[in-house]
Amino acid sequence: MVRQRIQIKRIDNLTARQVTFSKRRRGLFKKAHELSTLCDAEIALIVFSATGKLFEYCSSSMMQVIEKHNLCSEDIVRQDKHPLHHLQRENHNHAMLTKEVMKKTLELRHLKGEELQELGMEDLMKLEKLIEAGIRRVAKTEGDRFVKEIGVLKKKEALLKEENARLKQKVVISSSETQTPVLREQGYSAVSVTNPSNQTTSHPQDLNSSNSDTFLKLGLPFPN
Amino acid sequence: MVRQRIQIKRIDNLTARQVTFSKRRRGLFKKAHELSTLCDAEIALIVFSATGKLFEYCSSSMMQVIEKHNLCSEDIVRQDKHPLHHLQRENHNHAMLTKEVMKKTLELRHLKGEELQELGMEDLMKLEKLIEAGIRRVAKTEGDRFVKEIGVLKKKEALLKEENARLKQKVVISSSETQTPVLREQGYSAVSVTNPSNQTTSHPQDLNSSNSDTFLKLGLPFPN
DNA sequence: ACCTATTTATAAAT
DNA sequence: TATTTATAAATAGGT
Repeated sequence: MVRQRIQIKRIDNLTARQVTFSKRRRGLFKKAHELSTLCDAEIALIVFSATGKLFEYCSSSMMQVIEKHNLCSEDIVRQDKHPLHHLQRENHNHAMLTKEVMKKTLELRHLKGEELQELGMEDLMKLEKLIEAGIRRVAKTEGDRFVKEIGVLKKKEALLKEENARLKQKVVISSSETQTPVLREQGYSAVSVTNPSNQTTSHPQDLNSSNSDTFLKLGLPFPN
Repeated sequence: MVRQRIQIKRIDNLTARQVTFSKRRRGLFKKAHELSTLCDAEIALIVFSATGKLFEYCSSSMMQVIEKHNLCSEDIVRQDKHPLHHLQRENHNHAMLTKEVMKKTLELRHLKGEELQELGMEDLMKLEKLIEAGIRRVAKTEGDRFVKEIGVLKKKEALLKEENARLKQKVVISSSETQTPVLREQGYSAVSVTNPSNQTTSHPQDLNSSNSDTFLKLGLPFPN
């Protein structure tokens, strides 16, 4: 449709197919949304990529629309009338589920480094890349969370230091006013008022013990 | 979008709205079909007009796609509450399988570094260790296979060299024995006797093509 | 339903 | 994946 008209048939080149899938999927979802908005239509759109990944759009609730569809659809009625079809469908469903479980089980084992003997070199290398991408994301998530945690802690530190400074000043003033050392100091209550959020809320000792450990692992193997 | 750009908001004029609905609905279905064809995707599209009329498109079987969607959809919980769906999946076995699929799906996503926000630090770190163990095993398997491959190649090389040397000697001897060029040379049968294991047993051309390929990807020096 | 000026979508390259 | 660009396709408004 551009630069060169294309035929509507399966794109052979994997990369081109994936790129086109991305672009056209977005386009399709946009158009679905526009139609629903412009014309007050209720739309459900379910897309499974060739690799089995689910993408969905719904103008309202997917469940609601599917229910409504089931009600309106005629071949469901027929099936309900014919117990044989119903049975067949159940069977098919069951088979699908079983297959799904087996597939996912094997994939999990592969990701965990098991049952590798059945894979060829190509598959092994793909798997390695997949796992690497996974661990990179996990590490990034961990890192992000630490950065956030550190930010919070620093902010708290700043607040406490400020508070401290103020208190010291108070102490100086009060000790210059009177020789009696500060004992039942009102300043303390001021602290808990100005800093109501308890700094131990997020169990800093847990975080600390795990922090050093994780930081060691984080930056080194996989740069962003 | 033509003659004059329009805003994406409900069209007030009834006639215009119906006309637009017709046109855009056709366009949407066409695009859905094109996407499914071009990219090998499985697509279900359900459209209810404002007046409640059903239009649907599906690249395969609507039921099948909806079932598959139910499997992948995360809020199965809500669906279980609904009587219609409940009817469809009353089987215990079914429920168990479904749960299994969901569990494994989530675990897979975690291993691939998705849906991490729902995990605590503890979980993240466990996950990281799990993935690391996985990649270590994968890398080891790859390595072992290379070592083995290299061993095989070296052995072959040695055999061939030996063979070569023997042949050269033969050529020298036979040419010193007689001026007539070797034609019905018994030496050849001697060769096959000394080297009964045929060197083409394991299809060397296959091995070679896959080897160089893999060596390139690993960034290792070329074999030989 | 058809026409067509114009906007959108998008294939290919980067 | 994102951006760019030349071009094909979709479509708003009119008839």
